[in-house]
Amino acid sequence: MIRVTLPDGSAREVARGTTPADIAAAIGPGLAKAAIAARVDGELRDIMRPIESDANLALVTTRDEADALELARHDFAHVLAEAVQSLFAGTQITFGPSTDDGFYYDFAPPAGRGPFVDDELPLIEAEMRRIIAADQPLVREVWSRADLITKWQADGESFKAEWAAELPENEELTVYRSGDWMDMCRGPHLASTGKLDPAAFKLMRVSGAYWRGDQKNAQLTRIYGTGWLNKKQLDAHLMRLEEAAKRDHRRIGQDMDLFHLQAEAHGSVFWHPNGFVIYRALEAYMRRRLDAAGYLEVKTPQIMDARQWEQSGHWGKYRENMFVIPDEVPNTEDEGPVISDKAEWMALKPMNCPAHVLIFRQGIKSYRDLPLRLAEMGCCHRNEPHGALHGLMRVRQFTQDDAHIFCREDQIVDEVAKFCDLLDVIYKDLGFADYAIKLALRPEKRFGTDEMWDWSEQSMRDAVAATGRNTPEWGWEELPGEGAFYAPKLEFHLTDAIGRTWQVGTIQTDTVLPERLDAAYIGEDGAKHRPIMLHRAILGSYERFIGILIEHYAGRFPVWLAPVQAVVATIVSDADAYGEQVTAKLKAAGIRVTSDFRNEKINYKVREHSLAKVPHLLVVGMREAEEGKVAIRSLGSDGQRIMTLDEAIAMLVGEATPPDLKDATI
RNA sequence: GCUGCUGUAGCUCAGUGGUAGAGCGCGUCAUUGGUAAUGACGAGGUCGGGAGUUCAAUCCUCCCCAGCAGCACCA
Repeated sequence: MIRVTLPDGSAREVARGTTPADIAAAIGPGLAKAAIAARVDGELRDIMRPIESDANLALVTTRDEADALELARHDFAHVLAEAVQSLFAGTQITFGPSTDDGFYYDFAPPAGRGPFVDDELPLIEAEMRRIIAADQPLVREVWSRADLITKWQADGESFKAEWAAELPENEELTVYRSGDWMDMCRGPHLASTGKLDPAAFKLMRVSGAYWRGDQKNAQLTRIYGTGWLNKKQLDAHLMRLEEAAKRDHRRIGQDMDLFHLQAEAHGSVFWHPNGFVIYRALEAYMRRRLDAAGYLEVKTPQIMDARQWEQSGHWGKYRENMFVIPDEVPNTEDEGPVISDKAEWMALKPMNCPAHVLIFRQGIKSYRDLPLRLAEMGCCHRNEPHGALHGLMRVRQFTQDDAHIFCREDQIVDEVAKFCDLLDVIYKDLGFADYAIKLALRPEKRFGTDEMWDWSEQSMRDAVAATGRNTPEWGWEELPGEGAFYAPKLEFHLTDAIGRTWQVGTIQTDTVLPERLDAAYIGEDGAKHRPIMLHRAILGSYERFIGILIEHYAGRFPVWLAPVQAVVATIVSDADAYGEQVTAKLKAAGIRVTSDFRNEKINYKVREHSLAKVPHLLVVGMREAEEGKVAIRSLGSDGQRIMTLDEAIAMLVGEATPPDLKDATI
C-alpha cells in the first residue's frame, strides 16, 4: 500500500499502481468526470498513469485552465500529426509542442511532393475531427532506447530515430499510442482524443522551419494551429487577432497618411508630413528630457573607413550586416566596371558607438569629466536579411535614441539607477505603465575574456539590485546567451494596450570597446585609466518606437503627438469667415489645426475626421458665429460641448502641451 | 537568406487565353445641409518587371523584384 495525500491534507491508503483516475472515482463521480490529469508531487501527469509510491496528489480539471490548455494543445499537436500521417503516407513526423495560443507540428513531407500548402489545411482539419470523434485512448508506454530506435528506423522515421538516439542517457523514453499510431513524447496527455473539443481548434497556416532550428539542417513544413478548451475561447482568440490586425501600424500608417515604404528603397521609411509631425514631437520631447538629464548631444559621420570598423571589431563580427561602399570615384565610361577591384572600402555606420569613442578621445579627459554622457539621434544602416524586414518594426535605415556614458567603475551603479529613473518617466509619459526588466547574458560569439564578462554581468546585477528592480514585480529574469557581442544587456520590455511586449530600452556595460579604441582618462592618481562605456537607448529606434506607439494607441494619439490636433468644420458656408477666425486663433496658439470648409454636410465631415482619428472637431455654424463659441466634438465621445473660443483654446493648449512641459517642477 | 502564399485604378477587391470591372477616393455641376456617408455626371489602369509558349497572354510556363505569414537572423 502507498499513501496519497490530497490538497486538503487528507490522506488515503491505496494499492501501489492505483491511478489518479481511480482516486478521483473514489472521491466522487463528479470529480471523476471533470478530472483530466493529475499533479503528482507537483509534476503534471496522465490521469491513467499509475502512482508507484507515496505522493502528494492534486487532480487537474478543466477549471485549472493553464494546465488544461497545455494538455489540450499538446494533444491537438499529436492529433494533427496523426491526421497528416494518415492522409499523406510517407510523411515523417518530427516534433510538435504547444505554444502560447495553440500548437504546431513540423513534418518532413513524403519524398516526391513539396511542402503542405494552405489549401490542404481544411482536409487535415477534417481528419483531425474524425480522430477526435473516434475518441481513441492515448496510452503511455515506456520503451528501451534500442527497441525504439529500431522501431523508428523500421517505420522510416529517420528524424525520430536520430532524436531517440540523442536523448540523455538517464531519460526514460516514452511513447504515446493513439490507436495504431504512435509518437515519442514525454507527455503528459489527456486520457483520450475525445477529451478535445473538435470545435475548439483551427489550423492557421503552414510555414517552413528547420530541423532543430538550424538553418544548415533539412527544411521541414510546420503546420500551425490555435487550440482552446471550447469554441467560445477559440472565437475570442480569433477576435483578438482581428483586433490586433486593425491596429497594424502598416494599415494605420496608410489610412492616416503617416508614411510609406516602397520597393525602390525597401527597408527605409518615407515619412509623410503627418507621420513626421509625430516623429518631430517625439524627438523634441526626447531632446528636452536628455538635456535635463545631463546628456550632451553630438552628431557623427555616416560613413567611415573600413580600417576604423576593423579596429572597433565591427568588420570582423558584424560585417554581414553592414553596407560596404567603395572609396573610389566611380568609372563614368560605358566600358569597364563602375568600381575597380582596387577600391578601398568604407561602410555606412551600423552603430554610433565607435564614433562616440572617437569624440571622447579628442583632447585629454580627466576623471573630473566623468561621467560624460554623449547622446546622438544616430541614423544607422544595417543590411538586414530581406525576410526580416517588417513595416517600421524592422528596417534597414533607422535612427536610434542612442547615448554612451563614459564613466568610472564606481559610477556604474549610480548611472544605471539614473538611467532607470529617466526611462521610467519617459515610458509613463508615452503611455506605457507596464514594463519588465531582463538581463541578457554573454552570447557564444563574443569579445573579451570570461573574467571581463563575469565582472560586467555582475556589475549589472548589482546596479539593478541597487534600484530595487530585481524582483518578480518588475518581471526580472536573466536570459542566458542573449547579450550583445561586446556586453551584457539590461533590457526593458514594454507591455502595450493589448498585452503584447516589445523590447525597446537597453543599457549595456562595455569594457571591450574602450580597450580596442584606446579610450583613456587621467585619474586622481595622475595615471591613465580605461573608462567604462555604458551603451544605452530608451526608445530603441524612432521608426520602430513610432510603430509601437501607433499600435498601442491604435492611431488615436494623445493630443500632443497627434498629427492634426483639431479640425474646424463649418456647417454652412456663411460660417466660413468665422471658421477662418477660429482656425487662425488656434494656429496662433500653436495648435496643429486644419479647416474643412468643403461643400459637404456636417455628418459627412464628422464621419471623415472621426475616421481620421482627429482628437477634436470644432464645429461652427451660424449660432456659434453669432455667439463667439465653438461646438467641440472629441474623438471617442458622441456628445458635443459648447464653449467660448477662449475656453476651447485653453483646453486644447493644455492637452497639446507635451507631458514634460506640463509639470514645471521637473 | 529559407518555405508557402500574394502582386489588377490612389485605397479595398472582383474578373477573363481575344488588350478590363465594382465600391470608396478624386474632378465638375447641383445642393447651404446642425454632429458618423446628399445627388448626378466624369476622369483615372503597359493587370509588379523580364523572357517564353500561342494566331493571340493580365490569365499558361520560367526567371527576377517586392509584399504577407512563419523559420533563421535581430549586432
